[in-house]
Formats: sequence, structure tokens, C-alpha cells
Amino acid sequence: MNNDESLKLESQLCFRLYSLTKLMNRHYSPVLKKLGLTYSQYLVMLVLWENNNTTSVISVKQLGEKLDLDSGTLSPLLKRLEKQAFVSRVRNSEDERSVEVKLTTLGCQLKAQAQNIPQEMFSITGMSVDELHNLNSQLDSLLVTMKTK
Amino acid sequence: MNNDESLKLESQLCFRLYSLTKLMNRHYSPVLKKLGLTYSQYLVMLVLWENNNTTSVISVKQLGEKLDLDSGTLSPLLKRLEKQAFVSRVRNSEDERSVEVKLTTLGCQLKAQAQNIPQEMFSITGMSVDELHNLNSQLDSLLVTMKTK
DNA sequence: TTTATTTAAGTTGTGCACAATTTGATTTTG
DNA sequence: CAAAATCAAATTGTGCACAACTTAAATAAA
Repeated sequence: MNNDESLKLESQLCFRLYSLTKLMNRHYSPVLKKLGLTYSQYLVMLVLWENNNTTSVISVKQLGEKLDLDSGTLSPLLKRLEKQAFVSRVRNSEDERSVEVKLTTLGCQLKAQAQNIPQEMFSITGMSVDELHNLNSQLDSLLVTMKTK
Repeated sequence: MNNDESLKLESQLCFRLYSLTKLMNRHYSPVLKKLGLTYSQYLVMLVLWENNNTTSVISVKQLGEKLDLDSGTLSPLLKRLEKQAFVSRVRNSEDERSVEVKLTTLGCQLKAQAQNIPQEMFSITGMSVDELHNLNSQLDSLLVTMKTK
């Protein structure tokens, strides 16, 4: 492919990823809005729902590592989730630099309302389970490669 | 896959797309910064560079259709590109509702500096040309399906 | 031990992305 | 033709995502 050709929009993987991510978000938004969540807030809740109780804690730092987000993004986002009473934020008494996030009872309860979202979104892709797994693993290796370069 | 399983971060296609798009942006940002562009501004320039001259025009509306962006995103973005003298914006005299965008001489010249960006980004993916084409076409069909639902 | 370095959150500022609305122009149609 | 509907941009407001910086705490080094 020559330079002029590769400068075209249609040839670019990045533009596809960018467009798909926007499209995904548009499908998620109305569904998540019913729960009072944005997509990024939903990602935080997914992490917290993995230990679905009001005692497990995770630091902002750890949350950032899981989601690949920094405190500049997470701090205000977590405040919004706290304002809605889905999470609580408490400074760690052992290490005062760290802030621990955990689910509130309301935040726990919200999980039930989110149970069928993945299935709903999967159906929108029109893919088979095999195709999904195949695409997922391709994207995983791309993620690994691009993180280390 | 049960509901609890599918609510996990690792099982989700969307999270992979979201993460990859952020990662892409992080690779593009430093490279594009040298040209004075953000990724979204670069996309606009890619469209304009397809007719690389200072006479071809495209309306904000058409630009929005190509990039799947609305005027709420494009209007301020185009103003920034205009402030940097990469594009000019002129209201269409035939139809005063429409605004035509075109490259300035400076905007045309900028293309030369962008020539090797696609190659550079491709090398970061670590993929072969075949793998890239294959992934691109998978994402294309996903885009088609998701647009129509 | 006190100085230096590192670390975790938070803050500030910029630029999207998009919903909702406004403004003004063009079409439609009654 | 005039009123109604449609259309293209722009504006306003919200919430990321991230760079750059600040603050306060913990750890390491001199």
C-alpha cells in the first residue's frame, strides 16, 4: 500500500476501532441510563460487582490498574457514583494516601438490574459465540502488543 | 456463559474495544502533537487530504456523515483547525444554512508531514498485512450490523 | 534522623462526544 | 402566498480521558 492509499480513512484500523467504540457507547447509553450509569461508571461497577458485597474494598489505584484509568478520571467519576449512593469512599487508615472504594447496599442491588445487559449487547453484535471468542482473542493479543511498545 | 460470568470485565468485547481505542489514542497523540493535531482533528484532515487542494470543499454536514460526528463536535473542532490556519470555513452562498470547509495552503502542506504516520502506527500493531485486512473486515461487518440495529 | 524521593489522590485545564436546544434558512403544503 | 415543517450549524451543559501540577503521606537514603 502506498502512502496516499494508507492515509485514507477506509484503510485505517484505528478509525474502525474509534467508530465501533462510539457505536458501542450509543447502544449502551440508553440501557445504562435506566440504571443511572454512564459507560465508564458501569465499568467501575463491573469491577465492584465481582465481589458483590458491601465489605470488600478496592483502592482507587487498583481500580485504575484494572480499567487503565488515572486518578484524574476516576476521582470525579467516583464522586458522582458516591453522590448517587452506589459506592462509598473511605481513606485507608493504614495508609492515608490511599482511598478505598466499596459498594453500598444500593450499589449491590443495582447488579440485579444489570444482569441481562451483556446478553442484550451481545445480541446486537449479531455474532456467534465462536466469532466473539475469536475476535476477543485477536483484540487481546493486539492489546498486549500495543501495551509493550 | 451464565449471567455472573458475562458481567465480568474480561469477557466483554466492548471493554476490549474501549481499551484499544484509548491505547491507540495514546500512541497517536505524541506523533500528532508534532503536527499540532489531536486524533479527531487528524481524522478531519484525512478527509480533506483525499482531495489535496485548496479548492475542493466539503460541508460540515458531509464531514459529519463521513466521520459519524455531529455539529456539536465538529463546530468547535473546526474552529480550532481554522485558528491554526489549517482549514477555512465559508458559509455557502447558495444555501446559507450550510458551511463549507476547505484546506488552506498550510493545511495542504501538512499532509507531507503525515505521510508516514499510518506505516508507523501499523508497525506498532505487530500484525501482518493479512492479519490487518482480516481484522479490518471483521470490524467492518460488526460496524454494519451494529449500525442497523 | 532529617532530607530526599516516591507514591496516591485530587485539581485544573483542554478537547472531544453527545444530548438538547436555539437560530436562521430553506422546503413543503394548506 | 403564508404557515408549518424540515434542515444545517452553532450553542450550552455533562461527563469522560488525559496532561500537568499540587498536596499530603509514606518510604528510602544520606
